[in-house]
Amino acid sequence: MNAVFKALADPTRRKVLELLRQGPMTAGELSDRFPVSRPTMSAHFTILREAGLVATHKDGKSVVYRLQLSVLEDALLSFGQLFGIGGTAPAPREGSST
Amino acid sequence: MNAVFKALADPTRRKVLELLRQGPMTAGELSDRFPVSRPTMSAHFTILREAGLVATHKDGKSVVYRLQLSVLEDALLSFGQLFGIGGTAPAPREGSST
DNA sequence: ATGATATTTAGCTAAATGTCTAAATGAGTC
DNA sequence: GACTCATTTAGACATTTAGCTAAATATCAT
Repeated sequence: MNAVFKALADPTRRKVLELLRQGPMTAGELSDRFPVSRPTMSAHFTILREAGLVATHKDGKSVVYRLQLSVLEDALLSFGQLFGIGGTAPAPREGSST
Repeated sequence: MNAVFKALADPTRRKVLELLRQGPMTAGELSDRFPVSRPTMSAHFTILREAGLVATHKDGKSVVYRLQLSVLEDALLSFGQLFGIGGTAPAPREGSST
């Protein structure tokens, strides 16, 4: 949980998550959307990955990043619930098991 | 919004907000719950106040901190809504606003 | 005015963070 | 194998952060 909030503290990383919401993207595609170097973006990706907010797989030469929505959801909802925020109607989100 | 997420990145500060959920407390009462010095706590309070997450008033010798639930709520819900998380049921909230 | 209590400000250190360039690694292609 | 493209690692640097102690400020009581 701490790692998630640490990861969310940086605007670049929050933006990465937003972009990924529309579907998986390669490291390069993501990097092209930001005014910082690729190594810098790579460091941000590492932090997001270690927080569990994104997952990766290789596709040929590229590394594809994909949003782990359930992790973001868990963190936001469970923290919010400590304050009675939003917890009443848990969204029946995209295909998880159950 | 960035200030709110920055403020939430530290576990001490998140815990302060949780304690404040049960009602207003003085700086000293809050500090007594944490294993760090009062000046350090004071710095955390400043960050929370600048993010708008807490408000203060003086009461005699003491400074009373109170949670600004609506600010936390706005940040969490509006960020969550970018991802379709939880946002469908808008806060049916209790008392204190503004 | 003095003294006691509560909190913040000042000044410092050590560690973490975000950024860069240059070099290394991995994966296809010729 | 050698080349090229995509990404990450290494190393350096500046800034920010969280923590401390000591001192300043503010309020109340005597």
